[in-house]
Amino acid sequence: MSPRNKELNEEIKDVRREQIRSNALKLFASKGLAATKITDISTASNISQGLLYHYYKSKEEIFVELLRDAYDKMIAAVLALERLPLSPLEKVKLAIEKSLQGFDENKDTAYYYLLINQAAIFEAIPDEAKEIVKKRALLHEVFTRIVTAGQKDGTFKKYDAKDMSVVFWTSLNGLAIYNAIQGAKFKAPDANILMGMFIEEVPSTN
Amino acid sequence: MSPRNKELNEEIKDVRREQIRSNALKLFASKGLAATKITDISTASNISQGLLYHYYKSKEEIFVELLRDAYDKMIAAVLALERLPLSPLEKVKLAIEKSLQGFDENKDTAYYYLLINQAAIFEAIPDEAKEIVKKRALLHEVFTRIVTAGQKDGTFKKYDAKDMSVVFWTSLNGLAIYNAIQGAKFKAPDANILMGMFIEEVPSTN
DNA sequence: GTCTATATCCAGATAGAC
DNA sequence: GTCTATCTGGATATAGAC
Repeated sequence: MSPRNKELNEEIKDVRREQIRSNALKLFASKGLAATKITDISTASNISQGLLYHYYKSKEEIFVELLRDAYDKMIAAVLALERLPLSPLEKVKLAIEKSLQGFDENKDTAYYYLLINQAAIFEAIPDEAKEIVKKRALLHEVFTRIVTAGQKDGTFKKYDAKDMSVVFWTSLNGLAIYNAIQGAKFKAPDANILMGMFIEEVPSTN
Repeated sequence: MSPRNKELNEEIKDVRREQIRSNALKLFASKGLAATKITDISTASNISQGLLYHYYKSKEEIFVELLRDAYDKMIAAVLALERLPLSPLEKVKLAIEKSLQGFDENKDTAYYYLLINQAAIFEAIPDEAKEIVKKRALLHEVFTRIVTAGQKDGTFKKYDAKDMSVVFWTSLNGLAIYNAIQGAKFKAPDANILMGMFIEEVPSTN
């Protein structure tokens, strides 16, 4: 095979894998791992079901890869947030806004949330997936640190920092799920509603 | 068959059905409809898989029956709440407390939440289940009414009432999911954290 | 009412042709 | 790289004995 063709093949391979991943993400999120058939994925990707095995060796492999992506993106985003030169209050606000916004325009964000939830809730997932799910704790830790900082500087309410971080995360999660259910009808609620859990007075922007 | 025996059989039948339902609820909640095998249910119920078909004609039938229960219970609870002779503030507070408490001691509440979510998120569910899911709107309506009343009497913040009801529901939902994930480790967070979304000042109980 | 055995079907995965 | 054909396994559902 000429170098020219080899390059082309590599490109095709990358494109195909991306096709498959993106279609599988939607399917896994909206049907679940078990209910998603390998033919669902191949059909959505406009390839034969046999060809799919040329790119992935099983349905589970695709799932695990997507789940790893989901966590990597989520963790990277949260760590980046923590490092920003902003006050804890601004960080929380930004996190809420970004999340709500992301759901609105980029459906993949919501799909990733659903995937993470699915992996966390359901027991019938590959062992590798179970390992990845353990990273979940890290997300809570980062958020607890931000909350604690906000309490130290006096802006945040003084409830148990872990509780606050839990309620915060679970609320965003709940919204992501609602978003997925609503589909195009979803309209992001005012971020200040959630902010009320953290601070006493929401500064008026008028 | 003597009337005596007929009675006994009826009783056995009821007990069995209840066994099956309760085991299926746990399994559906923790594995999902598709991943739950009929043998999982029969094994958990200590009966042969053949016998299960004596009580239910399919896996889907059990799922639909449980989902209907879940919605009926949820709607009944919310409508009862609305009718209570309490202020909107007290109603919201009670709803939060009851939910958090229910999760803690009665796992079935959390399982029902998970079932409802699963049915709402996943497309691969029986048509009958899809019909039941439409009742979801009713829950939001009731809650929006309570929020609106709380705004009229001046106790609640003045964000869009629908937004507030959405955030409220989705937050409880998120907590239910977290609860399910945490299992025995779950410790209900302070209800006042969530109350912060509704009111400016949480009255101190000290 | 309950079990074991069996028939049927469908999905996952492989093999081989182009 | 891509497809069609095929093998294999597992899960649903039924049948028939006790």
